[in-house]
Amino acid sequence: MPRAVFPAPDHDHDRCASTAIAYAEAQCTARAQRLTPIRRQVLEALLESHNPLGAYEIIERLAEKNDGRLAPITVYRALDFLRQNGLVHRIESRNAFVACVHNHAGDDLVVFLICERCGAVGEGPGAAVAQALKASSRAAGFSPKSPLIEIVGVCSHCRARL
Amino acid sequence: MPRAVFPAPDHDHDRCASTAIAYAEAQCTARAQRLTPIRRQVLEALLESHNPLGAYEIIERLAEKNDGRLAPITVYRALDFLRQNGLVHRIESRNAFVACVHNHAGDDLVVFLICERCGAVGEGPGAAVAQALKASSRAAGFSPKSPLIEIVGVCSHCRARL
DNA sequence: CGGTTCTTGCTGCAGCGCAACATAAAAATT
DNA sequence: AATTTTTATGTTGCGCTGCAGCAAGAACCG
Repeated sequence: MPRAVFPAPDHDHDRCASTAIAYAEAQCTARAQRLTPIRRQVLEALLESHNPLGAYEIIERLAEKNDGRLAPITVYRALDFLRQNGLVHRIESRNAFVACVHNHAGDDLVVFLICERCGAVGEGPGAAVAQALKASSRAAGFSPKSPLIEIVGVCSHCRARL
Repeated sequence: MPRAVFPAPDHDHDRCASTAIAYAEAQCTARAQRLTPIRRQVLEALLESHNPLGAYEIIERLAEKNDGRLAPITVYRALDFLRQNGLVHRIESRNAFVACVHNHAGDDLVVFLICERCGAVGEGPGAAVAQALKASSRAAGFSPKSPLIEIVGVCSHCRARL
């Protein structure tokens, strides 16, 4: 059974996070990339919730745990690394970042579902949408490369709570 | 015949722009909104091309024509107005704005096609995509509101020029 | 060990975006 | 016409976003 797009409020988030960390370690090892302490901490900060964080929020969170405060560029570099390795996504409409919990395979098109109530971001399946998009853009003579889809709405749990 | 999603490099752009301005005037009149000189100038600046401009680029362009330089907030307010009235779109992945040339109706879903070579932005039809998106997000228990779709690729004219 | 590559630290800066308040201009009301 | 109300613009100021350029340190490899 696929993981729910929006984990329930009472889900076992520790497991969520540790799975993602384990995946990150495996992925980096396989690619001969280094998951350094800083990169790991940035990923962990994002994994504390399913909500996206701005770069400066990440700095803030890490400053609470460590003593020193990281320079913005340091965090951006870690984020670049994590994104290149498919461990973190950027939410363009928010200028924020969210840990990838891999509800999708490889380089599939991902649809980001952003809940306007709780702020959580889910990764929806995009295969069908990708088909329609390709057809539509090809009809305009356009050669698509990297589609970006973000939808604001209300997630299942918040709707149930109305 | 529908206007091409990507106007040819040699198209009659003056006509493009004047049509859009005329539409803006009509739209504002119909809605009892005021297309003030500043708002009009911002729209005109965006209408000089089909490429998106950042807020500070708009300030720059207007400063070349007028004498004084507008404060950022002034431009942002004009942009807010234009967006609310469907005359301008924001390209989230670029933090930039583009004039709407109305290849779409009312509040239809618009797919933004961004050419990575010439930078032009076309507005593709999104009806089919919207269908797939709704189905996909509903399957995740998500109630979608405002989808945002931006695709980077190569437009028809740039591809022909390769 | 020495050289190469990768990572992090440091300084600095330009663009983005808007809050809060003050003023001016237009519209509505009496 | 004068007053009130609404709308638009000006002014000041500031925090966030994102990265360039260079220096120093750490890890890897022959």
